Amino acid sequence: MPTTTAAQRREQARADYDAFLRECPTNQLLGRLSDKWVSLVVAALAPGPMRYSDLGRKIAGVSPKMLTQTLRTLERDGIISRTVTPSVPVRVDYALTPLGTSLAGLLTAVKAWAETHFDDVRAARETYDTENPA
Amino acid sequence: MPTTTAAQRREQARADYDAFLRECPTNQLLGRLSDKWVSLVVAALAPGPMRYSDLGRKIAGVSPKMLTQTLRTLERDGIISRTVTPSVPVRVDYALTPLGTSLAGLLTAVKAWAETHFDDVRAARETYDTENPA
DNA sequence: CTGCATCCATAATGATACTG
DNA sequence: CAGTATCATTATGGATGCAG
Repeated sequence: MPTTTAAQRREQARADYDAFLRECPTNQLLGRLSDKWVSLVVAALAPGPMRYSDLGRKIAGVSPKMLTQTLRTLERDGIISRTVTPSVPVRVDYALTPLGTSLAGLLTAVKAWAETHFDDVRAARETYDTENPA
Repeated sequence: MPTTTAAQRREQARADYDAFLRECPTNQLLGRLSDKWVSLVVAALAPGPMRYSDLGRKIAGVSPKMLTQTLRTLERDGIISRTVTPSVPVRVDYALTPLGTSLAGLLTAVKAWAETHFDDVRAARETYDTENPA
């Protein structure tokens, strides 16, 4: 007879993956996903694969450094794939993996929310600032 | 006769709200939402209102400073409401607004994704690190 | 209890120039 | 084209002490 009941093991498993807990790795993963560039890159790749320079153009304002850094971590996390075509000049394509595709829907939804509800937020800010003068 | 055509105005309106564009305010809003504490606070409030100290306990690892800062920003943006009960000691409850509720579903989905797919990500990292030694 | 103000160390980010 | 290297700047976040 086990020293832990099934209920206890289930409780433990949930605790292990509760992102509210600080030490939990999923907390860190959530931190990764909570990145503006991550959202934009994943959203940009959602319609289909893209080249490095195309991403740089589509995501206006991203520096080469941040773009590379974001792409590297996403690749390492198995969310995107990187394909090098050794032509001249060299060509590199990035695409969502199946794992990345499962995430893309969620992040594009957040991005779409920001675009849709921006007016509401702006109105709320004006009201707040009026009621709470500096 | 207007100096801009309807098509031009439509194009302009879309450009104004395309979060891929850097100067676009929605880009900044997306940056706001792409915050670990924002995700956790909104997710924590999704089931129902909570007091300040309860939030601090539920979201392990958050300092009073960051908690207050996050709550203020969310309040200003119309995503949560703040209710003060002038008892002794004072009691402050935070709750999602309708706007916040519409966002909560999306952010909790991302949080749930992190918890669900963490094992996949971890496996991907091990593979990547094996194939790309330092 | 619920915060706000301040200081401070560190990490993240951005601009820029350069290379295979 | 697809990055890398460097440097300056900013943002983040924790610790602490105090106040309504």
